[in-house]
Amino acid sequence: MPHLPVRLTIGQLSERSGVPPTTLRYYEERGLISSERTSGNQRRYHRGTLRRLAFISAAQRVGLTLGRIHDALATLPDNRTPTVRDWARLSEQWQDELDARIDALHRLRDRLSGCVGCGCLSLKVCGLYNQDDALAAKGPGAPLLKPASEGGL
Amino acid sequence: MPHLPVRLTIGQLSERSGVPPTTLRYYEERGLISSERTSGNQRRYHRGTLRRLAFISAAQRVGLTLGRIHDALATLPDNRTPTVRDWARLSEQWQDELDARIDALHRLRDRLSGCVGCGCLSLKVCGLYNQDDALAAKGPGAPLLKPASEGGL
DNA sequence: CTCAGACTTCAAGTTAACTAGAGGTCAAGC
DNA sequence: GCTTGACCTCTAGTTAACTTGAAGTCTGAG
Repeated sequence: MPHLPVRLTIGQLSERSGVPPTTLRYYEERGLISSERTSGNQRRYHRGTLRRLAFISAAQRVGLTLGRIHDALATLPDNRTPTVRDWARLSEQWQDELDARIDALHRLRDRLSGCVGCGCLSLKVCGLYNQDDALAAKGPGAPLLKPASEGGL
Repeated sequence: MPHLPVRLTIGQLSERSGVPPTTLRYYEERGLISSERTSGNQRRYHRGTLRRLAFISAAQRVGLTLGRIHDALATLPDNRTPTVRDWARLSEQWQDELDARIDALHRLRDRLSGCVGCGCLSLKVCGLYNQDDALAAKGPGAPLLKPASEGGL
């Protein structure tokens, strides 16, 4: 009863990860995951790829791009199970970024609740809109708002 | 010295908000902001539009789509300065979403630091990868990973 | 009144992250 | 040893959020 096959087919990996086969191929093209090939040219994956995929999904959920995720994953070994050390290194890299994102969210949320409650949701007072944007990098332009003596509210 | 013009041109709004004119037109097309027209068909904006834009930028920074932002902004009045009440309503709507996002980020961060430290970064133990995804809605597929008795690490 | 610069619309191009389809090959149960 | 479903590559299409460009109009300082 060998229910722990050494290598997974793309279908099995897809099934277990919830990531469509097309996307798995796409990720491979982007260098986010890797595979070996059978003599018949079919992909076979290490079971550790599941963990990589889980990580990718988690990171995407919080808004990081595949590019950034790729950079992070590049520090992990392709061919062996990452050690605690490997993950720790990755962790350090992202600590600031994640912290900044959490901060931005807190600001948005708190302004919307507490700050609204206190009536200060005004551009000239709230730090929310004038924070500089350590990450995100949504558009190329700077999201710098200079209110210049606002009127009402 | 009338340095508080009642209406802003698209250039002025762009200058002050940091959002390119093309994007401002795009936002208007998407219904995120609105404008009045001069007799010569040029756009003129309420100064309150600055606040709307600031809000849009802030929300985008934390990963919300223009669609969701639109829905939220739709609850604000177009033609008058929003009251504290208006913003409070919007706030309530987003509270859960923002909380969930903050949660997801905390999980990702904490797993990468604390959890890595304790050596438990394993799919079968960590909640990180199996959380259900209340928001994000990145892809259509479900990011549901079912580890099924993992091997190493 | 003129004219440079800011504005207008409309159509098309761009990037990220996929997704779909065509046309062909591989693998495994009977 | 054959057939069926899973797999392969490659090209092209999709959506979100913009950006670029062409061709023409408006505004306001002089």
